[in-house]
Amino acid sequence: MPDRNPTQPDLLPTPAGDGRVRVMLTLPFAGPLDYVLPPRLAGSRPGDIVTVPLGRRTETGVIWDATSCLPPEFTPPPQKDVPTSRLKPVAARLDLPPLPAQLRQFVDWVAAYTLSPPGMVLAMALRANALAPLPRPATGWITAPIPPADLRLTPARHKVLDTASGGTPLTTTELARRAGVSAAVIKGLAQAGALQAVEITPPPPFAMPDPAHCPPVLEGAQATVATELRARVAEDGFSITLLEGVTGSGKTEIYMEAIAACVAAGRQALVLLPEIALSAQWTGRFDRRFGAQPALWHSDLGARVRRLTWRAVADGTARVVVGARSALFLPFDQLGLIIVDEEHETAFKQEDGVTYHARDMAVVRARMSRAPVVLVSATPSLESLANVGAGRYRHLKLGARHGNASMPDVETLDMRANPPGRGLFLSPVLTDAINDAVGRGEQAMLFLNRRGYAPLTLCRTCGHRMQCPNCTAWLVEHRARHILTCHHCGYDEPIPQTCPQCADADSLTPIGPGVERITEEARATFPDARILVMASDTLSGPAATAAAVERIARREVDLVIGTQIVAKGWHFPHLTLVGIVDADLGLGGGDLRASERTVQLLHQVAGRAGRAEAPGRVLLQSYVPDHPVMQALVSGDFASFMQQEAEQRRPGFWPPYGRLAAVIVSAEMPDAADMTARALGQNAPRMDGVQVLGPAPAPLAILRGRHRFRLLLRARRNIAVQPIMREWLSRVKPERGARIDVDIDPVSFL
DNA sequence: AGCACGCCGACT
DNA sequence: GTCGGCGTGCTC
Repeated sequence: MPDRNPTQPDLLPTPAGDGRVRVMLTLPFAGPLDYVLPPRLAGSRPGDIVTVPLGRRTETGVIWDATSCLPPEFTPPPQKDVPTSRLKPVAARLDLPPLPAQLRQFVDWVAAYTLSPPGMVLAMALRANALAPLPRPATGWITAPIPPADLRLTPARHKVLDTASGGTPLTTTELARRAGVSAAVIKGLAQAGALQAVEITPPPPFAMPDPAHCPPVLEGAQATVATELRARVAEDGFSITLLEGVTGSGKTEIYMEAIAACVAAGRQALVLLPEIALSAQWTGRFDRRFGAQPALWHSDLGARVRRLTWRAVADGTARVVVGARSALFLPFDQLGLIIVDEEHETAFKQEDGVTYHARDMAVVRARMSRAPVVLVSATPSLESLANVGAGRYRHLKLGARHGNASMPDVETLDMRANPPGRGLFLSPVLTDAINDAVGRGEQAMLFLNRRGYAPLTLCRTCGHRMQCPNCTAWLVEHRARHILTCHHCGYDEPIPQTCPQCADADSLTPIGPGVERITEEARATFPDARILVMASDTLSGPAATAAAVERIARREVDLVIGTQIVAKGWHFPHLTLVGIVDADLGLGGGDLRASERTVQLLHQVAGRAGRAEAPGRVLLQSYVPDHPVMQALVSGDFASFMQQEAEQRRPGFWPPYGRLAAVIVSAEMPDAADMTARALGQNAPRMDGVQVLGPAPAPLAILRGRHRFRLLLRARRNIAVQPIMREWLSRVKPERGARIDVDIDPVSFL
């Protein structure tokens, strides 16, 4: 047997004496391809980033480990060997830091767990033109120390020399802009010797955090929890902790103490946030605590920052990285702590490409790095609570809100007893409450998790519903943009004047509310209120979102109307009233986690109210006020609610007491999808503790023009689903044009 | 993922 | 008679 010691794969010698190496390419192959190392590249080791010939092109890849460290049931079947004589040589080694062994192991693990080609997982680690050489530093201009004696001074030249005399070098464009002249003037001055070229090395977008910069004063439970977390970091080994604390209990401040301990110990910390929109407020808090900006990582970073950050993570100069789920694949070499904030958020589940759950993979990454991981939430997922119950996770709890602030008072508003006016969606009880709050100079918020004006457009004459031509979904009216659009595929069309089916004029009627329609109603009901809408399509990015939050904090707004973007951890000090327009919205659809998710989302929204001294009030508009979800929100007793949820899932071995793998079959031709799905059904594994449900048409039966069927494999928790899935899928050949996608641990059942 | 090879329709 | 459609299969 080859050496399988996973702790020091970097120290393994280059495999075999024949110079064979395995190279993982960022392509959807089953595994690495074999190459030979030419003598001039002798000494190349696993992790080195190389280019290799493939067919008639050149591809970039990573020298992979000779042996896998994965448990046997995860290891994909071995590939047939290509004889050494037929191998092509590695073309070149790139001048980049090698991919750490921990990251290679992590890539292998994620690929095996998600049943994805490892090269596609590697692609996430190399994504980012992170590999392109760093751009040359820009050239800037300063005034020459000895100005030429014979310089002809024109007014334009004078302005340029004045502007450039500041000491900090400016680029040609910047200097021309500030001096109000064209670039030609600068070129002339440079030629005359009056300006001197210097290299501008832009400062890195992050700095060394100082753990002693501004430590908070912590008392009671906060101090105890911080001490616990610091102890986990000091252990210098793998551990999992669930940090549960109500909104406003100071979770962020407290886990920043763990980050401080990690940085002080000379190791790197990674903080995962479900959404980058949150990062602006987060980095502000970080800056106040550590006197420095953390490194940011998310999908719309600029190319330069991206390259700088990737390298800084690899060489250890980036000590703290805050990012979206893709930050898990950064080349950390001294990872000492991972924080997953808002761990219950489904945004951590990546649904396209490689489908993985960043919260779960963070736990795996931490184990491989022998580092502690801390999962943080006010409303932990049932999975995490079950892991606490089973003794797999430690549990730290923060009960009270920080300072004098108390938890908001949550009430249901029975819409059957207090119906809104005809064509309206806000109950008089709610509008009165808003008037009162705004009248007192406080802020109110309306929450509705639905963008646009109306989710359905119906013909009053013939009953025709406006549908997406590519998806089994209604078109959502966006009145401001004068369109009907599909939220699944992006299709849009102008709002028709006549019904496309019966040609009746002016018969199309919007049914149901979206935030736009609620805004219209609010403008009519509260004509004097200053209203701000927060939805992903009204806020163009993190900067716009931060600006909106800032306006709210400065009391430039009386009424905030928003979709789930307002549910994030924003701090709104003057907000005292939250109205949930449709508390029942998330409960339909027969989704396994519908209740859990609704409680988490609505609690999060409710947590926006009453954070400062003024007490908060939350009104839940509901037609089912006795529903356990509403009762849990009113009582605030989530532990009991989650306990009940757990008991419902336990007998059927539903997660977290069992494992799920979804199989989605899709094809443009309905028959191809149907036949492939049926073949999968006929070949379904038959064994103890494993059950296959389906095939059935997917709830989204057509998506982007593809017909879809679903199957669901459910297994007891002690059964690894990957080998079963691998075997199952290998026995079914998809029909022409059909595709089979696998989603391990699905969260969405569409 | 590319990029070739390969086997059937409308053109110079 | 060829140019070219994209279906299938391979890349160490």
